[in-house]
Amino acid sequence: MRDNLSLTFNALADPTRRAMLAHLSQGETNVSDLAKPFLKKMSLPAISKHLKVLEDAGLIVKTREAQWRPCRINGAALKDATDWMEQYRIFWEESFDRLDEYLKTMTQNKKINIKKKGKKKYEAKK
Amino acid sequence: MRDNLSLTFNALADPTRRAMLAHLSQGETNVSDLAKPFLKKMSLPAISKHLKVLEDAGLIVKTREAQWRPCRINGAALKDATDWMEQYRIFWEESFDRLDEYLKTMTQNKKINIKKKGKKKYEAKK
DNA sequence: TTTATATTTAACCAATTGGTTAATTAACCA
DNA sequence: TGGTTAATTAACCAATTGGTTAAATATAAA
Repeated sequence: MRDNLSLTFNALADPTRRAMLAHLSQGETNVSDLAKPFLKKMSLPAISKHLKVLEDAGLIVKTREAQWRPCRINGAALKDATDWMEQYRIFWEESFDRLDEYLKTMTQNKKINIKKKGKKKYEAKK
Repeated sequence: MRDNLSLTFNALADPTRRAMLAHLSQGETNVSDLAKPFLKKMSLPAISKHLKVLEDAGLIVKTREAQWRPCRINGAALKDATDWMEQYRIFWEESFDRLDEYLKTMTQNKKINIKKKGKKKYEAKK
């Protein structure tokens, strides 16, 4: 799973990491501050690993200030993921009629295609 | 990873599965048709597992037609994921000035907060 | 120099993932 | 019935993930 989009979606596929992003949406914070809500559930090294996943995905940027590591959200990765999803917008918006029309023009109608191509030993009875 | 959002993002975190969704965005198709572009790379059972991940995440719906299993995209799950991302839109849109203003009003300014709360044995020299 | 705080790294482990091949199920046709 | 196509399930395996505890690193304070 090496491509950026996969790294981003994978990073988002964990409630702890999404909660960290939610926390960071309130502004920059350091690691131990981010960790606080989770320390009953998991250790600091576990937190550190989650942050690394977010950082490797480009979802956050970690900087240095004395012994602290302030983190902040990096919007670009989230934008890329959202842009990818936008191409499917028609599947949850618009009317069903329009979706149907869209799918028909997309493929010149698959069923006609199958009938024309032949080599159909089996066909759904229906 | 049991919540819906995690299932959805996890399903999207794989290029094979995203390619399958892209194929399905052209219209309903059965499993072997979906599998065709990947059969040089992996076996049919592998495809079957990927489709199960997509199905469990609610991203696709699989139906029955004779011995075939036509699949189609289910928009709802994608909408939920997109809706979640929308809350971060300000991090990649708008001006930096507006983001800065947003973060300041979000937290009444964290740095002032730290100074007031005290118990600061250590402080970044800066 | 020693001590304290903040964070990461190392080493380890159990569970999950993503693939395999072989067997099985389901539906249809001759 | 027996044969063919479509797809899933079973059993297995190596690599990855997500956690642990203990040790190490970085910076500042006393």
